[in-house]
Amino acid sequence: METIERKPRSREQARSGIIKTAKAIARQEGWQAVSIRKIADAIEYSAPIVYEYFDSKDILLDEIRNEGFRHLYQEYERILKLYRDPEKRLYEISLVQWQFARHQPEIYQVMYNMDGAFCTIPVYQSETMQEVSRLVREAIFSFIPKAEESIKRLHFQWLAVSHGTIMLAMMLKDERPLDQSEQIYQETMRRFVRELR
Amino acid sequence: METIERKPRSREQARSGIIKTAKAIARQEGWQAVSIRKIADAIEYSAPIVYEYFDSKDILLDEIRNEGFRHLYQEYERILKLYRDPEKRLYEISLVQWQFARHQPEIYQVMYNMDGAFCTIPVYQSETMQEVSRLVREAIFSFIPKAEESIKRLHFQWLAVSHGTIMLAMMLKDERPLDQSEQIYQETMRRFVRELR
DNA sequence: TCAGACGGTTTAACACCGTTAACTGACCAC
DNA sequence: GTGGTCAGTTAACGGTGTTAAACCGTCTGA
Repeated sequence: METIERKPRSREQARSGIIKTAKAIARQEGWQAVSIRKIADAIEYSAPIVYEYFDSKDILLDEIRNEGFRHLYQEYERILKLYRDPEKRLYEISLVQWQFARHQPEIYQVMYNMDGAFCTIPVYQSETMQEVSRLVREAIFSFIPKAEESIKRLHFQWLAVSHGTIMLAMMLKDERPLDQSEQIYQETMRRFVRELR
Repeated sequence: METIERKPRSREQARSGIIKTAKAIARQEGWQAVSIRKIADAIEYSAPIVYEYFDSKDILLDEIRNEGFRHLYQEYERILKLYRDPEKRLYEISLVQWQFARHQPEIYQVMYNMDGAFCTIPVYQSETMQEVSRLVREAIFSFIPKAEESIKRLHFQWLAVSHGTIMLAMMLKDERPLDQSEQIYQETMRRFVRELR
């Protein structure tokens, strides 16, 4: 771990420095290697300082998770503005989900408690996660306007298929190259979207 | 934790006592609460004794995982003997997967590193897991005889949909009752199987 | 100038973790 | 009796999340 910043100026900078460091360690060594002391070392402080910014490790993880959902929200919003065709919309949203998991695996892992990342705060209690869900449900609704419960079911199925495939692809990435899994993912999501018609 | 057995007779009994205890703690308090010392306390031994039977916690988890896959293998085999219709076969296998996750969640969790369970040994290196995969691929092959790679892809998709739905159902079980999710699961798997035709 | 307060930071500690080395005590063969 | 083996223990190492106590420099009021 290199020094992210020796002695940060503002409080906000220190906060984001901690987050940045946690993600960097997770990316290189896996979430199970992320410890408060290691983070503190990297930002050149002692461990208790971290608790000035985050009440617990759990809350730090939750923050990173929410950061991930906020990022996803913005990306989804961009897609919804870009395309009008509902089929295209949902498919592109699916692709964004893949790209996100691929390029920022350490965030994706903590969002869904994968690969040693473990945040005890239930993900469905996250405000940002709910907002992302709402956005996807709107996209589905604009596709097939049904009752709320039906939309919820479809959203559940979409997330199960999308996240299920991503998770399995990550799990078997040493067995089956990710580029190959991506092809399967695209095919799967294309079919899912098509069958909504 | 109650005493499983005070002073076991055979070596094999002690071994399975450790496994049984680990699962019991996991079921009640979650995998993140399972520690070598806690297991040792429950079987009324000191911690190092556990290492007489398992070289590491990782290997203990791997053993439980393999036990799960062996159980699944037997269930799948039973289904294959029971039914001849390929469509029925794959659907019933899917249902078994759900039932297993539902009734033995602590084993299912360790098989796929969910909910705080974390075994660093890659699951795809497990002999038993490969055998289960082979069985399911055979079931798919008897359905649509294609080239090996195609079958592998279909198996990948089947596992992604099945496990993805199960995992999401478990994740959201406080939001959406499992009985309700089971309905969605059945519908999803029925459709998956139907579309193989 | 000195006392005191305060904010930022560190040290030390607690109770836990996985893991291993060293030790203890009972039994058995010679 | 003496030596050896074996089951089981205690104690320790380095790590974890977390918190209380202490430290230390600066700034303020008298």
